[in-house]
Amino acid sequence: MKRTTNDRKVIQEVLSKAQQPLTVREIRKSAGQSVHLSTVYRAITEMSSEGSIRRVDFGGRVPRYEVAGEHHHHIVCTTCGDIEDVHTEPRGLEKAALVESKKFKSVHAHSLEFFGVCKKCT
Amino acid sequence: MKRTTNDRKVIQEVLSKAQQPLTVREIRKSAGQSVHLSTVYRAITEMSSEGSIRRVDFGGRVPRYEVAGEHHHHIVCTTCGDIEDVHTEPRGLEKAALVESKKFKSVHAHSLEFFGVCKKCT
DNA sequence: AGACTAATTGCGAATATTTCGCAATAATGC
DNA sequence: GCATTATTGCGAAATATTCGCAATTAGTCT
Repeated sequence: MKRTTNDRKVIQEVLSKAQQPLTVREIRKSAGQSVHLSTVYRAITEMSSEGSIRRVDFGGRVPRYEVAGEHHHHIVCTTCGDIEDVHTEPRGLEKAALVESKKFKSVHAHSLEFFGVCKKCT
Repeated sequence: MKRTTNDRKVIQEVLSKAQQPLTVREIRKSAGQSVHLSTVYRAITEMSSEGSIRRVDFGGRVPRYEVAGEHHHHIVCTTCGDIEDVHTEPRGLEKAALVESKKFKSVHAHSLEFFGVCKKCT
């Protein structure tokens, strides 16, 4: 059965306290060197498939992860990389896509990310 | 000055004829072994920065590229990976995000991808 | 056409990211 | 405490991407 190990607690804690989605390397760094990189990879793989965390892609070379709380999106500063959550949710978004589609019979998820310049980056 | 080489013509052609965004490996495969992988990487890097092609992320491990024609989104089948373009465009999307944001002063782009099940995958 | 210049390519090595196998460790049930 | 077995550490693949440099070649000028 699934076990509550110290490493996983630490990793979950790191993700919970994070102000924005983290890369595997960042998670490992925050968790401390005592947590092996492989352990982080295995942990996020499990947590992802069990749904407790979500993977986010911003077009960077590496994916980021965040605790899967309320559904939301992000705005990423293309200058400094800072990230802010946004909850803007166009009504009927997925339905509209499905109506237009000719090849799909269902749409069950979507990802929406914005790119802009934050106030700190003049 | 920028040169029109054979390799680049081939790569552009491959992307133009593609029915869906391709990975670097797929581009290379279609272009033929005579085109070195480094050349593909360099070509897509240039084309991306000059804006003739766009990078697309579907949550897979590798990014995909498509010719940067009319702005649009995609629906990806989570079962077979098939991809269809969709042009659904919620009105005032970026503006809405900016209004809600506290940290950003401008939003100049967004990515929107849908995930579902296509009709072929019962 | 021939020569020249600089952009581009091929190649191999260097990085970086992620996955895997396996022995050692440790969490849970009794 | 003991047994069972999930989990971890570790190093070795596998995969993806970048880089330096010498060789090639497109574009320009004569």
